[in-house]
Amino acid sequence: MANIKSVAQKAGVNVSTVSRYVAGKLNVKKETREKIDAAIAELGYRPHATAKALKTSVTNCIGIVIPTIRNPLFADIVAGLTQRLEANKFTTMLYSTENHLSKEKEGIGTLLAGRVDGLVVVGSSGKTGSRDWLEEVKDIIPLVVVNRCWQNGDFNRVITDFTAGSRLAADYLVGKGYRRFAVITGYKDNEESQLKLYGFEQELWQRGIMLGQDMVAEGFFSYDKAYHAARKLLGYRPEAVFAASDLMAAAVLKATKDCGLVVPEDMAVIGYGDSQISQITTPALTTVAQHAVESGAAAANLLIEVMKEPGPAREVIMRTELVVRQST
Amino acid sequence: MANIKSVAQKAGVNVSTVSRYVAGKLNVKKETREKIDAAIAELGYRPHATAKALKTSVTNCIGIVIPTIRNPLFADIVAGLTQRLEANKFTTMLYSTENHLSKEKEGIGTLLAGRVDGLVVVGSSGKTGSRDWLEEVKDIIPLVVVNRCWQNGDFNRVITDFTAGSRLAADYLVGKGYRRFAVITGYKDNEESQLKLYGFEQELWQRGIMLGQDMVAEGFFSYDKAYHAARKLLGYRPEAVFAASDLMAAAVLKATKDCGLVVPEDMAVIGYGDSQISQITTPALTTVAQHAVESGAAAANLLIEVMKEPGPAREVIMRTELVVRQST
DNA sequence: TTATTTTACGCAATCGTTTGCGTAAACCTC
DNA sequence: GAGGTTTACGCAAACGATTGCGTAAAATAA
Repeated sequence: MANIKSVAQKAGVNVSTVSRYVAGKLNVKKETREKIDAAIAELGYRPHATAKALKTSVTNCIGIVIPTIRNPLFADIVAGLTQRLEANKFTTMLYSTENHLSKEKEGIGTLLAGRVDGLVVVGSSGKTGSRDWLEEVKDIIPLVVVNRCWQNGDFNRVITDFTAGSRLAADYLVGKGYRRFAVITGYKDNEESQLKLYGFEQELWQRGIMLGQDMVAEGFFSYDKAYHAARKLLGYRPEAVFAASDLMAAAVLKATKDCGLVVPEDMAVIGYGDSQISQITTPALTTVAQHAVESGAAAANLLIEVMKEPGPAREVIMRTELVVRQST
Repeated sequence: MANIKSVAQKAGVNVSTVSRYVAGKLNVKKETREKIDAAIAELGYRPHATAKALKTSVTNCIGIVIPTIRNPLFADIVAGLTQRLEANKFTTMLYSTENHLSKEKEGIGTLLAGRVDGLVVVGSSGKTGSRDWLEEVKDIIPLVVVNRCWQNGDFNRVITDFTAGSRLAADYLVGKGYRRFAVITGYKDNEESQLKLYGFEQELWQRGIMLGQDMVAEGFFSYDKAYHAARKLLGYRPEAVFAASDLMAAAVLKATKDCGLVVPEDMAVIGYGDSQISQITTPALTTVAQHAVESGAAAANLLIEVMKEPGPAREVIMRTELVVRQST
């Protein structure tokens, strides 16, 4: 491949002149510019980003770590991120942990090592998980976390107010007169799942309604698993089922149908995410909208801001909204 | 950040020794190893990937260009790619064109420039589009294209046999006794869409059935657009509708219902992709399965192979299958 | 003990850029 | 036309690694 030296040679000038010219610095006269342009064209020269990164220690590259791209909500977050990032001349390095928390450390490790200028880690951790590790990371490189809601970690973050979203759902259902609820959560020890459950229970509690132990089941954010959970829960005859994702809500719909019940007449179902899925089901799902694309965009903006001028940790909270359709 | 020099200094050895040791080369005695380990731990040294890349000209990084990550099929392809690539110690740079073909050149341009060791471009082009440009790219860097099916370009590629998939659909429908068909394509000038349409028409043709001009409409791979297209097409009273994606097929289902028809009794609907969507709709969609995750994995394997030993362009074809559910 | 091989490690060039410093040439000003 | 600015560009030192070559020291052989 042609390098800056070869074009300098061909143009009969010094490499520094070529460098300055391609960097858009002024002070190079027309005649020289033309010679350089000609040389560049002839050799098919393109500046070597890696070399540039080494010298300037800016890579124009941002690392993204996600649990999996196959979950539409994460895909949406990534979409929001890449849109904003690309618009700001950053490229993105994607690392997917495939839902293995253990791979997160590995992924972040490879991304560090001077490969990226900043990092965004999306998705909640299990238990207390990699808390300490991330504490360390944020001292090495600008970091923003998305939907990872430590009680007291001091991170730049954009978080969706999952709890508030669940309360909207509960509030709405109670208002409609339902009293006997069931919930399908994601993973029992997953932060996001817990927050969603917590908000729902909390709102019910304030309305003086108890949610029985038996009325909560894990659906693992999977259609099939949620279907089985739903079959079990339906045995307890809930009046309404709250699922922690639209996909799982769709499974509830299916289970309900297979039990010979009809939604919303016999039972209400409510999902979470307002993903495409929620429009597609019959009946279309009432759901808690969580603005995933915007979350990604917000994270990108926050990171860019933080890289420009570091400072105390900043936080942006994404609102949730209730989208009422036909399943309630 | 600590660099190799500082650890060499602290350990009291030469940088070359540190370099060799961390690279796993032998011939460094125990005593020295311990000193180096101590220095590394104390300084928190991690090798600088960019510098290494510059010297060795291998980045351990692969570029991926996709139209959009929000389409589940592309997300699946990316998932397959990253899984295989990460397993082979590559990181991935993702560039999303947001369906703007014009951004493709830009994206590939940034990825080139010594940033990646190889490139995979997924998604079909418009018209003849960026053909010449990619011709050029493949001389610069190992390249594999996914689902971009030139008539005669000499590329490494993994392609899904869309035409065959459509023929399966047509064959099946004709076998069931349907004779009057409508089709919702993606984009009129999009390769993938054209192939899907072509296969369907071809099979019908062989069976002596004509597909009227009016019976084909663009759905732009969008739920809403496809819904409108479907409303129009239903006016012509087709016996079966073939949609070029599951999402659009779901829209057809909705349109059908809104017209007071019931699937499959009054009309059959068939989708494409076998994405999660196809299980979720009521009735569940009969669809052409296209193994997107496996396509991604195959592309990764192919690229790795090509990088190891270049040679004449290789090609892998992904089969399609008919998955029969309740919509036909 | 001496000669020979092997092991362990230092020296310095290199990858492709950027950039501070230095200086001829060109341009003004009077 | 001498003095002072500005403009255009060359020189060389970095950035943080890798690696071929060279050589003391250690190990082995004679």
